[in-house]
Amino acid sequence: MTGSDSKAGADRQDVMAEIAGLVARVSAADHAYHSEDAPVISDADYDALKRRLQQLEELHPDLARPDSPTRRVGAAPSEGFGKVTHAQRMMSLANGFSREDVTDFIARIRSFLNLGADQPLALTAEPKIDGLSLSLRYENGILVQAATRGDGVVGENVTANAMTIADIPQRLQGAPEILEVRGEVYMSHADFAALNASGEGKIFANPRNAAAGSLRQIDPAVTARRPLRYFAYGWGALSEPLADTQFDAVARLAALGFQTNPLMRRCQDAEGLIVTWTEIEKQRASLGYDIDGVVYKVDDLSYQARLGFRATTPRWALAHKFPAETAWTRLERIEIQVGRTGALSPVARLAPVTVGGVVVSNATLHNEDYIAGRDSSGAPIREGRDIREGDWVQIYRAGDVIPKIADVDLSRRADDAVPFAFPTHCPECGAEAIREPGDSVRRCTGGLTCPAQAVEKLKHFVSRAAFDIDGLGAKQIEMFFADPALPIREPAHIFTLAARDDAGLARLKNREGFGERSVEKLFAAIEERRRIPLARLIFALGIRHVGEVASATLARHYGSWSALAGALDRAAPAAERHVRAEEAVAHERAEAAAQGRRARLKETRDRVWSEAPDPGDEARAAWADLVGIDGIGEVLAGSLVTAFAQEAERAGIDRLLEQITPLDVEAAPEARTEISGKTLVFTGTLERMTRAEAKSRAEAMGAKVAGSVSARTDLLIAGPGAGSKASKAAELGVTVIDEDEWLRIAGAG
DNA sequence: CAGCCTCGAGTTCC
DNA sequence: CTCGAGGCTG
Repeated sequence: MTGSDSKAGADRQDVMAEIAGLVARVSAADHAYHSEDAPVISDADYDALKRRLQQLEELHPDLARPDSPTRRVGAAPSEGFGKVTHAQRMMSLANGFSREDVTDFIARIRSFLNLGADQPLALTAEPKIDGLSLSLRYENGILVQAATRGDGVVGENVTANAMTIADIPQRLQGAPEILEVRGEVYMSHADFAALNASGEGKIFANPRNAAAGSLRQIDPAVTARRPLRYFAYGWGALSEPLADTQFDAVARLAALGFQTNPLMRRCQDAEGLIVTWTEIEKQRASLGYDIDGVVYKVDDLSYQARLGFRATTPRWALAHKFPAETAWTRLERIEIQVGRTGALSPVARLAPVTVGGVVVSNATLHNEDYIAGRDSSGAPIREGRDIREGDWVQIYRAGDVIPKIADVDLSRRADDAVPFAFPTHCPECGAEAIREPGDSVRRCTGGLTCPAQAVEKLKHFVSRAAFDIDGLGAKQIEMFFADPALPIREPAHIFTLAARDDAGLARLKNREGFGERSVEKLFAAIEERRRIPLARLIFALGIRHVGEVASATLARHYGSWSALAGALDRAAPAAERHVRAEEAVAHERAEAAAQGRRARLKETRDRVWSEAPDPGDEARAAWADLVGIDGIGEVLAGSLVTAFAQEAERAGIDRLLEQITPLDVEAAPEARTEISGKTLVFTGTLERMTRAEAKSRAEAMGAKVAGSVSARTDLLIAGPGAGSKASKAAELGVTVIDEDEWLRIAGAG
């Protein structure tokens, strides 16, 4: 035995020992993670161990052990890019399409800021580049991270790729310590044509897709060869302000070395914006890159700060879009889809046609009124022209995404074309499809016995904001739903799947698209979700009107599943009376409209109310507590309580609850500002701030703003001219402050 | 009771 | 992304 052989032998010993150790540690971590114990090591440590194990096994395949956890859970990597939580949310923009939208925008801002007619309001206008937004984070002048927008909160880390783009500086001179630059990655028309002609990679439909595809390359070397460009137009987190105005801040970005759009202008009013919009539109074809509108922003940054944000958009900006591109094609036929709530939605199947660089073959038709050429109030749309199978129709992509039908060419309509007969029965289950008075959609009455509704509800159950089970998406749900041997027909079945597949994976793993590893992975993902946050569970149930936000509100209010279910059960008798009254009112309203007389709503409600049996004090209290929650109204509450009281629905929920453990909501975090968690009321005239602004400010600081003073009010802000509210506050001993004091509090936040 | 704003539901294509 | 409906304010 030579020296080198013995050394190799010793190395093999070491590798074997290391592999054995890694297998043991990873297996233990897997077990702790998937059973109900707390994980024993961090995700990062786990990944490192597993990667090391994989590496060794690849280098020494003969030493790989049959019981290695890498065999069970699959090779896993290449999940794409890492996730990045934006230091400051990347918002989208409100859209405008008409001159009126622009004047409304200006008027809304003026009234929010309480500006007099003589006070100027400057705005910037710049082309809206049709690319993808990218946030660049610089720390002490060094580019440290580039992230895509994603959902606005969490994006993808594409730093290595961004570093290959020539327009993106990697070092900045004289920049703030922390600087997040926001801008758009795009590809010019010329570069796009050359890229497609070169035959490198696939053929892209349009420059935007080409830019997106190029930026999201796993290998930065590929991105480097793609001719990507970047315009900077804004910023996120900052350690110090860039300037006092939008215009100067963008100029500062240019001075730091960024490309900024040369067509940016400063305007003084709506008229100026529209003139700029018209000029930019004229140049659209000759710019050499795609734009889809003009973005307006309030110039004064202190105004921007006062205006703040709505749910997903800043109040101080508007994207004024150019008219959408359109194309004519033939409508082959109209099909009906059944949604999770039973809604029958008509979809147009089209002869494929290119609109705005994308081939479109389907378009939404909304509902039966839309096909007939009416909106929900009965007013004509498309001048009342209906849509028939075989018609020639004009397609556009609303907001550049959703294909819709703008118009119908009657001159090309076949003589034997007949108006579309909207089905009165569900095409999936045959149950009657009813349109409730006042409703615009027709709904299948089959409930959970309708396979389409059942499968759509299941898809909702596993969706992102609900149970979010890895490896169990819409496709898999369809497959399992139809499976005769191992079916998933209701949520509880998901959690009994592994137990039912007792032939040792025999049935599942041999199926197309399912290997042993993916089955193991799926079962592990399901196990992981047996413990589920209460809000997700409520949302997952798919009760009408109960979406993500309402679910979170309910979870916060009740804290635990037992508290919620108990309250809903107690409220049931009271809810019944409300639901019945609301039904009668909707019916009366529709009938009155049809007969052209005034609806007697109050009378109708009172009549049903007095005829219904008294639900009792306990039920009344539970109901009052439910509808007293901020954001929970009677319709939502009625839908919720009714769902829980329905036998079949409740039985399904109970079967699910045998399989899972809802996690209680933890107590809210410590208050951060002196008014967080408090209820405020404004009264009288505020002189330096409008009501809307004060409200938005208070809410941003964690307070709730109510309309009237009650025992639950913590603070009354009274301006001059305060009347009954101030006296009531005095009566109740509520603290009253004036506007100066309010400004101090608001300023402090 | 009208007029905001936000949420929920449904939809398409990459 | 859009539409319609729900919820809340003035």
